Amino acid sequence: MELRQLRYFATVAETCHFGRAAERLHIAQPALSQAVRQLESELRTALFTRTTRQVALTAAGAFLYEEARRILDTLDATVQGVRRVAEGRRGLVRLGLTGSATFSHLPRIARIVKHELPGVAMEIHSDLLTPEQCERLREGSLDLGVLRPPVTGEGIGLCTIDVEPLVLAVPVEHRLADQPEVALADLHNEAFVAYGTRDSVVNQAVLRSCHEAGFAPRREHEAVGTSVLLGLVAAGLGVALVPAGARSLPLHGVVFRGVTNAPTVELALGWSQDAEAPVAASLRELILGVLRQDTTVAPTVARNGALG
Amino acid sequence: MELRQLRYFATVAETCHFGRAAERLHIAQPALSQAVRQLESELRTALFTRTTRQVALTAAGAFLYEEARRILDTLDATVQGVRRVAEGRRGLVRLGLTGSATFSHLPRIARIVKHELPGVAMEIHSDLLTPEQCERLREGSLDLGVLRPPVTGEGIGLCTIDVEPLVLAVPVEHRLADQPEVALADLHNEAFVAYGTRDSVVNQAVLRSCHEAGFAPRREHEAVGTSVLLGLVAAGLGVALVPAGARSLPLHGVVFRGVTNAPTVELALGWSQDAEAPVAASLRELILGVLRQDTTVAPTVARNGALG
DNA sequence: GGGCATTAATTGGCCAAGCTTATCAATCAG
DNA sequence: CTGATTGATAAGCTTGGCCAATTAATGCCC
Repeated sequence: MELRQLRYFATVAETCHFGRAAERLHIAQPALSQAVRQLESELRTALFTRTTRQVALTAAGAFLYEEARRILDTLDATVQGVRRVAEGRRGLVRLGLTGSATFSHLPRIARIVKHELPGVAMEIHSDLLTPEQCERLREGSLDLGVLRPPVTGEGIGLCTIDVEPLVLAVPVEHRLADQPEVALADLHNEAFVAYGTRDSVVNQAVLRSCHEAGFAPRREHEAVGTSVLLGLVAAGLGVALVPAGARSLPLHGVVFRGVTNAPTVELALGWSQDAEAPVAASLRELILGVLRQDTTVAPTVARNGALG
Repeated sequence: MELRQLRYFATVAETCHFGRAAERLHIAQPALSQAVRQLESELRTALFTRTTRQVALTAAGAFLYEEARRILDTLDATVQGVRRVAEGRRGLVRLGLTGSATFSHLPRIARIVKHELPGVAMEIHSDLLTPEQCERLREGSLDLGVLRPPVTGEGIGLCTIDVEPLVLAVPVEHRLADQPEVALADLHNEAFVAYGTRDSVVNQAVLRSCHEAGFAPRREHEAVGTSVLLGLVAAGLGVALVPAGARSLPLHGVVFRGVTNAPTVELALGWSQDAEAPVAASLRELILGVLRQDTTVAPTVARNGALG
């Protein structure tokens, strides 16, 4: 069976008139009769009862018409869908996110998707550290990643989308909670709640900054994920230096205070340079159109984020 | 776009190998390459990324494959469905029923449909008198009718499926409820609950029988439909002569008693002799195979049911 | 690094499927 | 009974799809 036959049949079924159907199809009537007969012989079933004056669907014909209509409509929709997928206006984007960006940047990205790419679905993988995201971007199990430079190795495109100063998160009852701004040196005796992984770029920035301020932070507790970390701060277990974006997660019992001459950490959008899906490309361009920073990170070169 | 292209594409998508796909399709490889390229050019989209060593689906190709698979599967199912409809093993049968047959014969018919024609749906139109059913069989809004002969006019096929004696329905507290059998003459002083329409064949049989027994029944109440009629009997409003099939509807407060030399009414299956749908024909044959009576009614001849 | 094997694309020619024009047959209206 | 309408049939032509042979590109192996 061919779609040509199905289209012809459907048109005859709609008009119940071979002549007019042929006209509508821009073919001659004998060709139409022939095609329909051929279809009937393939199905070994009469689809129409016809006299020279009257054409009517049989039960089998009526059934086929229903289905044919659905198939033809599905086909049209499919063609549209393929075009949309090819243009990156439809599909699934698997987006990786470093911990704090889940609260500060994901909402913005989601809003972009909803308004600009309504046919696009997102699959969110949050709390992924930079090396994990790179690995998965390369192997193709992620399409885009919101991560903290630097990245190592080749094949990952990168573009800075935010430069965040670190801010101090302290329990609301803490002595520093009343100060408008805090100097790093004031923290040399504080108990720190820190990110629990050596791979954490933020953690490295914190250690370096404290070292430059003349002390080594006293790490009392560790947490995986910004929300857990802030939870421990809220519980009064210590203070923490976190990217300013963490302010997007206001937690009862935690106050944020600026840090004098605060070190900064970068946030970048990363993507696989080979085999980038069209949706990923179009979402990437939209995101960068809104969030791109002047400080552009060269794609394959590993660069550390600015540290103050 | 043609199904040929879709089938070819799907096979390539499944194998990711033009050579093997061509083999599976029993065509030469160049023809396959050509067909796929043609499809791609129609869609203005690459469906595969190909080198001489590697063939892989693009995002658009993956999307198309999903849809193509569904379309092709739907098509196969449709072909099967058309065959089934043509063979009368699938479809909708609109079945008309005279009042009492709804309880006595519909269950049997429904069981036949369920076991022998699982793909067939029924649309039940009950409580239709013979003239209505004939009218609707002719105009095509019914496929089959369980009705009481005679029918008038041509074009209606008819076959007797049951010959029922009339039985007496009396309220449980009625003086006749204790007798094993009742003579018609005993009813000459009784209040009758009767079918409320002149068209009712049962009603006519009742009137004729009473007349032959030497009295005219005293009609006190009228009802449309056997269930309503029996309800009135249960309420003690009178007695009724009903086809024996009504016993299939045991109603609290009503007892049925045999009538001496009971008049009988026929029940027949009727169908339109022109433009009978395949489902209707196959169900008709099944029904008649089980229920056909020796007393066959000639199709176009109006005959009265046996009256005892 | 060079030769070999593999595989998809290209080319050219052939054949069949499908379309058109012309004609026929059947049905219905007046 | 005659003419108009309409679907089926017949015959010729054209396009498109298929095959065989060849080419080009890629990856593997020694």
